[in-house]
Amino acid sequence: MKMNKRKWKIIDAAHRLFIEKGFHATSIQDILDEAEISKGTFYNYFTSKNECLLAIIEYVEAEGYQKRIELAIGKDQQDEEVFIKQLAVRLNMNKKYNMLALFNHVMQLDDKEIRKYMDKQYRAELNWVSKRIADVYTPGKNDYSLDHAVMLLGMVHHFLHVWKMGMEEEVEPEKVIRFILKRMKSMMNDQMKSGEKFFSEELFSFELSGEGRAQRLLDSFIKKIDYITKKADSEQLDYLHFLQKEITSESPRKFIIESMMLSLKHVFKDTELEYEISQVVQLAEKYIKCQEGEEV
Amino acid sequence: MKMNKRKWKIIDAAHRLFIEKGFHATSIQDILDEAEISKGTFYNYFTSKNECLLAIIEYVEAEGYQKRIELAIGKDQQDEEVFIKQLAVRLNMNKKYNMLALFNHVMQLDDKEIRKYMDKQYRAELNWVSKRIADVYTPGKNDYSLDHAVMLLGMVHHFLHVWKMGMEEEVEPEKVIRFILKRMKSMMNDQMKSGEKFFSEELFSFELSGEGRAQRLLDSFIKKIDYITKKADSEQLDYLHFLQKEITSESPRKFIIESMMLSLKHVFKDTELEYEISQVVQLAEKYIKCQEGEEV
DNA sequence: AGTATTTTATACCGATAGTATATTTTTTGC
DNA sequence: GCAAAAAATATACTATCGGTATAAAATACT
Repeated sequence: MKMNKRKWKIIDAAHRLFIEKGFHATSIQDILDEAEISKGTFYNYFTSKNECLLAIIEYVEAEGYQKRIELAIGKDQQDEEVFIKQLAVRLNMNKKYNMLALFNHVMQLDDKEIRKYMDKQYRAELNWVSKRIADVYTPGKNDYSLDHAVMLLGMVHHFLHVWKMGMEEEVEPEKVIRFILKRMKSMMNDQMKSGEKFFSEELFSFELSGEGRAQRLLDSFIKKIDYITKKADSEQLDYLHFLQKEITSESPRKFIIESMMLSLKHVFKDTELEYEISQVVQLAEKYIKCQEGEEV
Repeated sequence: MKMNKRKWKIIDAAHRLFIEKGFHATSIQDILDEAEISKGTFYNYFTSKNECLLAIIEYVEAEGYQKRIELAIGKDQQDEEVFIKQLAVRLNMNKKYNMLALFNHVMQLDDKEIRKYMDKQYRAELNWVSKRIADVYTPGKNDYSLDHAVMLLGMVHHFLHVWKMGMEEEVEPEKVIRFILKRMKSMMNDQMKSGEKFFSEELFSFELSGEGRAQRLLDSFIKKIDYITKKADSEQLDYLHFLQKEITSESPRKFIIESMMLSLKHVFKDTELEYEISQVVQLAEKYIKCQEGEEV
């Protein structure tokens, strides 16, 4: 993950300072000193301090997303060990990058954009956990999986919080996850016997399918592509234009897009735009899945 | 709850603004305009914006504390209905005063004092829930009750969050609590059979007993009394001094202190200091319990 | 009525986020 | 290798905010 050298330097410095001193206690000047850059440079890469914070969070999210995909490669969908490791990924990222401290700062921001982003992220996580619970524990059915996902995340988060608050030992997310999953098994059986359901699984389904989501994904995609095309060279531009044309066509062909994404990753490998490309690829993947869901 | 008229006006205005615009987006000037007071007056009652926020939170907490005590009067310790209603109290308060929004703002504060206060509050809630779970579901034993308390709070909080995020209907904490408690029963049975325990019940016990807690309670108590004595009349002063003398004596007599507290509540009824007195009474009650625990 | 306290109005300080710009440095294209 | 273009720097500036200080006016107390 190369990104722009200076941009990375800023993000890295800001990240350290935000965790060490807190978001509000860190002034722009602090960041400039720590990153050894000038004010102009900072505002060349970010339009505000908030956007800088958001960039940090986005980076960590993206890294976690990739790791989860890697963990699933070649493995059975029902494999509980994979699920545990995948769950742990995000929590470990939080630990590694001390994100909890940052999230708390984010939460307080009055910035609507960031709030919306965080909400969206939580919804996505819920949907993912929900789907994976159904995969592993109740294949073929997902009647209760939203309930279970909320329970799982709620318990795990609070367990980690209490652990951090009360014990000296370093937090071990996997240990917590294993313990909670054991508890959940008896609970899931019992609930299915009783037939009680709290949240209907369609609650957030508009996030998983539907025109709204597809349109939003497409918007983000086009926006990102626009940004990248400004900085890409001619060879790269060919790929980008072709991809853009295919994905916005009447009936985009999945195999072509998947091929293009592989090529894109390759062409942008070790360039400053590598990070941006990984985001575009994610968007395209999600868009395809979304469209597939509609056609079924 | 009368409090000082102007102080109340400020707290009320600030509360509305914090929820509406967010803590950081609300300037002192906004509060002054909304409450129709001058800057001098504001800083006469609060030393900072943070302290003003803390006052709002403290007020809500105190109200919840009182309501929980009232709910328990004359009822059986094992009564599940009482427990449910008591749990709902705090969540309803959060809803009523829109505290979740505030908590998020608080979380971001770099102010160490407020963070410490919020942490303490969470610990206290955990201890309370833990004790009550043992009361109701496993009388005489509390081996697993800390685990269970963390699970319960974790699930309930996330359920409420998801409900708020995803549905139009107004949130009903009691409904959530009942659903979660049902789920927990099968889980608790299962866990006790397996014998697995995550957190030891002594994790936060230093909060429930020990010299440290007693000393801290006493400190807070004396500080509050000092503050009140400055504004009390001579009759009230007699009570206060007597209480202070008794509680700091070598072996404070419980029945005397309890009697004094009843008198205090009566003497300060409908005065500006009523709110402060209720806090003192709380502190005294906790201190007595703490001392009793040591003598056993 | 006269004293003490509270409230107001207002000016001020230091720090901050963000803007603007002229100058220097680095990168890029040929 | 050199000139044009882009990026980075240094610096000065604006507006806002939290908080302090103080003198004058309003209110409360006895």
